[in-house]
Amino acid sequence: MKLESIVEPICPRPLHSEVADRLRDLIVQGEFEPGTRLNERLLTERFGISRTPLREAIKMLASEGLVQLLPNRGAVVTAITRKSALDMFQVMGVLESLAGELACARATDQDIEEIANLHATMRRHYKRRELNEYFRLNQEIHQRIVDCAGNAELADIYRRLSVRLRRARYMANYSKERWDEAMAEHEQILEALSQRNARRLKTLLATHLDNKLKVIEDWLGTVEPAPQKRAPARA
Amino acid sequence: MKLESIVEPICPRPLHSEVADRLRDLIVQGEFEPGTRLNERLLTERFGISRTPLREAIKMLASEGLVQLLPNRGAVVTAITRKSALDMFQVMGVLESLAGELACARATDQDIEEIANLHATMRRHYKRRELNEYFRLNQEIHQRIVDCAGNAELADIYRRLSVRLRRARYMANYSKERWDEAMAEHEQILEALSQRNARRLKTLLATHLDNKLKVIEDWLGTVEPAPQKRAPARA
DNA sequence: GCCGCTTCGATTGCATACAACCGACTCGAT
DNA sequence: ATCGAGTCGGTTGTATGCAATCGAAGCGGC
Repeated sequence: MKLESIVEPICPRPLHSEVADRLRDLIVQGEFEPGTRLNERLLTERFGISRTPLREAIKMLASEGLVQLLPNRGAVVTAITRKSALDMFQVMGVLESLAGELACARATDQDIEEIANLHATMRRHYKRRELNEYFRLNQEIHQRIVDCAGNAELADIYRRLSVRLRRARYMANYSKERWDEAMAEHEQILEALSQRNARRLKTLLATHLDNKLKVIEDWLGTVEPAPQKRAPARA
Repeated sequence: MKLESIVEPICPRPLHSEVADRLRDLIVQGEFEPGTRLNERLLTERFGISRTPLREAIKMLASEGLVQLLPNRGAVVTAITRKSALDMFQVMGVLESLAGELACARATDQDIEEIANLHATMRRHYKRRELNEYFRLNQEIHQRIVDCAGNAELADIYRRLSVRLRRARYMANYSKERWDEAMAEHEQILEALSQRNARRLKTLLATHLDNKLKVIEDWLGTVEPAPQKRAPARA
């Protein structure tokens, strides 16, 4: 009997960890909009757990910056402002730049091959206009590039920042033109990485990021200036 | 009656937040060495609280990367390896570089004046050889430079990374020569900021950081190669 | 009619109780 | 003597109960 056939984790993960993941997804995917209050009773019923692990999970999300803790009044999903998005992109920029540099120097051929495979899969989804799968692989590729920079701290910080940034990207609408453009950029990024051309990779990553930012800015431009209608905020 | 005279927080902070701070201090200052297991019973007795807020605090520290959660076996203080220190410094480098750039562009004259004051105080402590106070102000100055870059996300990420790095710096011994050198570097850093000379500031910050790294590397060099004696790890 | 105080329901913060799990030890069989 | 199953103390994971707090609605005084 192959050991690999035992796929389901024998040891069930702790509830607080599981719940944190699910809550994180709900927030990142925009199901819980910014400003939404996390009502503990509702959430315990939703997840079928008690308040203890839920509260532990909320504390973790607070440390990740996804929710804000208001003493005696629970937690609310943090807002995404134009300023905060700009700030995050700016940090993202230097992180990706460093990652690109290191990745060119340290990535193994196998690393690059795996990224190329992900890229190929992403291209298929792109051609089929499967936006969600495309997004997921897009994200995965970026993370993999950072991972193979061989700097675990960088990878970790990048991951956390990505999560928060992804919230904005889930909300912003991708135009067809932008999608085509992004795909083209990705082709070039992969090429530069394959050639281990650090300077070019850094430039490409910066451009790519800048274009992402533009998309989000457009979205924020249409949404933010008129926040008169505060979200009713139901959990 | 001046409102500012009400100094003590009217609303007592939640226990989990208070405990998180105290635990963080204990870890950063090296009282809990890497590998130390956090025994919940002992800690609840020590702090005089129940396990609920303690566990919430531990989850927060885990999200900050100060402790590692082992399912069903609690939390242990994360190790500091040569590699992880190097990695953190590398990230620190690009963050400070960005911060320096932005700070030169955005800092108000008042910001700079306040930093200059902190610097003057630090110099006094330096002259009196008051290492702890010097360290505290040193840290504060760096954080203030980053803060006045006007990028809240950057400031936050920088702060978290600083906390983890400070652990290493608490352990490494400062030689008198290095201290003199560091103080001189700080004089130059302040000067560059005052002149809003971004390029120079970035260079100086990079050099300063690099020298810090060297100190830690020396310490790690003496400690790490022979980790045969695993810490007994009492909480 | 408007403002402030009081009361009440709902919610969070904390403490405690119970269950599941881990690791070490004992003890017996080979 | 060594290995393995079984047991037990201690620890962590989860659920629940109680106290403190908040916000809003109700109420009386001006």
